[in-house]
Amino acid sequence: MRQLKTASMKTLMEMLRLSTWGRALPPETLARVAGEMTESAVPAGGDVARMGEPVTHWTGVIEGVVKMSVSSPQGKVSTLTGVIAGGWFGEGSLAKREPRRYDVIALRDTRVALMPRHTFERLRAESLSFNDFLFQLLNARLAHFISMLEQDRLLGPDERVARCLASLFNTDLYPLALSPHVDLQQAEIGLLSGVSRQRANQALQALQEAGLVRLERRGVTVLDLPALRGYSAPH
DNA sequence: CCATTAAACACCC
DNA sequence: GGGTGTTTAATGG
Repeated sequence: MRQLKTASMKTLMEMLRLSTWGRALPPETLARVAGEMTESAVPAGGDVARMGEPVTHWTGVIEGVVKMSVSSPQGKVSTLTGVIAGGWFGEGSLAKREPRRYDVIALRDTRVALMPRHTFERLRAESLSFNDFLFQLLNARLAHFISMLEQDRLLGPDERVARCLASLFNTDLYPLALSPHVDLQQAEIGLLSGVSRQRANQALQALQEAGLVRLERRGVTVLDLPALRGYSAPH
């Protein structure tokens, strides 16, 4: 993982200004925080973090997509969830001072923002709004995982893909999702939904047929988010 | 049986 | 060439 000095500060700063917690901080506090953070560029397929490593930073995705996965000793890989631009992760392991519980891998060329532990802990000690944000984030993540477990057990592939797409518009997890366009390949949507690429393609076509999304060369545009959230496949 | 998937295929920007 | 759509053979519930 290549470490960059805060040279491309502009985009990192942009991301902080757009983030829910960054907006709530006084400008001088945010400026100090930004000065303590670094940015890292990870090529597609590269590791952002590995399971078992000590957690030294809280991490935000500036650009790109990462997936969190675990693997069995036999080498089987299970994707837990993905994080798109605007999302933050690692606060749990950071707070618990435990090794990273999963692998974090870039699905494409990705840039992440890294907040050192001491900065994270200072914010927690000094800023009520930052703690409020973390509480919201943890709550949203818990709801997200419970929802995914439920979907995995109760829903078919078309519905899982629909819910997965809809979850990308969860503003607690991804405050940057302002446009209805999802910049993910069908293979990536498959990974995050837990279905194969061609099954994801089939599901997306069914959703397009139902008028909920429009398929594009690179990505999907959501036309009816509420309907996507509640989609149930005809059978 | 039926659905899913991995692999391989042909389009097409 | 990479992403998308489709077919085929194998697999498993």
